[in-house]
Amino acid sequence: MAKKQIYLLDRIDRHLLTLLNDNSRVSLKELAQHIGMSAPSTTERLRKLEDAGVLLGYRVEIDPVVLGYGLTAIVRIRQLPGQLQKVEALIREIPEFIECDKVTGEDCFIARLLLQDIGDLEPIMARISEYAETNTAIVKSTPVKRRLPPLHQ
Amino acid sequence: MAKKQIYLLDRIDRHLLTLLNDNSRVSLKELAQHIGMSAPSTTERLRKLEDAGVLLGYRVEIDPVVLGYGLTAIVRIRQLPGQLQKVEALIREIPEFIECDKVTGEDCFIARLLLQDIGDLEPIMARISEYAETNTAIVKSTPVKRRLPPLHQ
DNA sequence: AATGAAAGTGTTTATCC
DNA sequence: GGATAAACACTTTCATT
Repeated sequence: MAKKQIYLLDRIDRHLLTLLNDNSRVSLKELAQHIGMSAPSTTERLRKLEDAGVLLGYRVEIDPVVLGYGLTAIVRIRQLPGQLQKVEALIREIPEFIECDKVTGEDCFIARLLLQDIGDLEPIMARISEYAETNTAIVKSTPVKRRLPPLHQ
Repeated sequence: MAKKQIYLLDRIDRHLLTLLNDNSRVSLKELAQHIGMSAPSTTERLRKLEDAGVLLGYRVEIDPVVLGYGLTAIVRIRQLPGQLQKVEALIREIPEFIECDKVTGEDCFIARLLLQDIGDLEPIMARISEYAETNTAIVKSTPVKRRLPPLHQ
């Protein structure tokens, strides 16, 4: 399998992606004005970034706290022998797990968990603990909120 | 300080947020058609979700791999005595750290790090290691990509 | 809180450079 | 790869329920 081709961004691509990450519902006209191009050229730039797979999609950022999820936890999970599939399926099924990575090292999964309050931790973790050892850290603050990858020249 | 008021979503709010998270550049007309309302009512719904702080913004999803970041690492960081500010500042300054949470427990920070290849790990971690003990796990796969919080009734 | 219709504005297509 | 201009489509405002 050939290595995936890297897409080289120019100054305008970087500007476009940054503007869209500030507000992806911005109008094409406004985008075009900011980058100093015509609207059709701006459309064409976006199409290329999408076709190349750089721009995977346009999402929303939602505040979990306003929806009642006052706590975020980061859970490290090491499944018991033979339980990898079961643990992975559980994490997928429990919607409070909003992200999960499988990693190298002694932990096998690292997952991000939303909780309404600390009382919700135990019932959720009890479901996992049948099949895995876990380590839970509660998020106190977030010095760096999810940001874009570095967009080099 | 009073507890932040929780915003109760109805069926239409949940539908709107889901549609926007699939494609936040969708037109108001299309949004309105999907939820079975007029365009002005849809605008008003969005405005309320924004004003209530549920909808924090409209972002893009970018594929780091296509930009050359073939590796993701999750780094746990425990600063040496008196070095908390320095460690936090370093993580903020290094753009390859795309997210960082401060957590309870023996680790102090958990951060997500993008790397072009494994050779880039050492120079970045060397900068941190002057001020902290670290533990790095390489992401092998992502069973759950970042998804929306559960949107209950 | 929502609608329909008109006025205002933005987007797309076609053509050219 | 980008620009202009005309045709087309969408969004916002307003009056109404």
